[in-house]
Amino acid sequence: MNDEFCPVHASIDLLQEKWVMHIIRALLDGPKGFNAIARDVGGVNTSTLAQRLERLERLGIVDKAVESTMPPRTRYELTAAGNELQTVIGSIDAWARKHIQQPEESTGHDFRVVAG
Amino acid sequence: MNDEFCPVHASIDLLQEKWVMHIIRALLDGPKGFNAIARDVGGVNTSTLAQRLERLERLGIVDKAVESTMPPRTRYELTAAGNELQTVIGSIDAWARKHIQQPEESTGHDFRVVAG
DNA sequence: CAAAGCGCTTTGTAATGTCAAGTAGTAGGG
DNA sequence: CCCTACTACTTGACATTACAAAGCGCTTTG
Repeated sequence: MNDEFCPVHASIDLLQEKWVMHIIRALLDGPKGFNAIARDVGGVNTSTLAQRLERLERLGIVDKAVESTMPPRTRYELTAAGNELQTVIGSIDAWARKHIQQPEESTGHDFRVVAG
Repeated sequence: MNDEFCPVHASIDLLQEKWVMHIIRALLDGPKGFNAIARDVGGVNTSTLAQRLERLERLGIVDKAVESTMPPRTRYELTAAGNELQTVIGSIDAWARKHIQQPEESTGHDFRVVAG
């Protein structure tokens, strides 16, 4: 058995969780409220989003600040460590702009990868 | 509705699918057979892996080459576009080495994020 | 000649995510 | 004053997904 701890494997496990990279991308352009994140991410359920945000907060990637209890106004923002994930999203961004195209006809996919 | 096509959003959707980044990482150090990928990824189910590889092949990220039908010998390797995902895995690697630590005591997490 | 390896596919089940609705409180329009 | 919309979520039912286990044809190794 190989139970060596691999930080790269662990962080891939973290980032490949559904919605996580979308959430981080949304927060990269500044602090946002719960519903603002939901809108930017697009298609995420509130219960799933709440769970992901809680997990990211406990891991020290996002910071949650409750500004006023009533009208509930919460601000989520990236921590220093979270902000450095910019490089990850940045390279995905670069790859995407080079290789991803929208198909004109229905190919069974939402997009296609081109040579570059 | 906002049905504008966003390549970044689309590629995050692709990469956040469970196992996809692990598979790409495994293939970054050279062509591999089905079971070799399964071993490197660790914990993936064969049916799930087969489905992911088929999807990645149709998208043009991996290349599947059947070398002999009987003894089944298949070689999976990254295409040019797939190989450029090296930058994505690379930045995850850099972030991970800086921020991810294994916790000594049980914290309820498999790892923790540190300031850097 | 049996065991172990190859590359998968099939079959049920367990975990996960999604949907819709509901909660508590404020603000604005009719 | 009431109705709607906004804030941030929680709850419970349901659908999708990924899981383990088994199996298949076939070769190489012991």
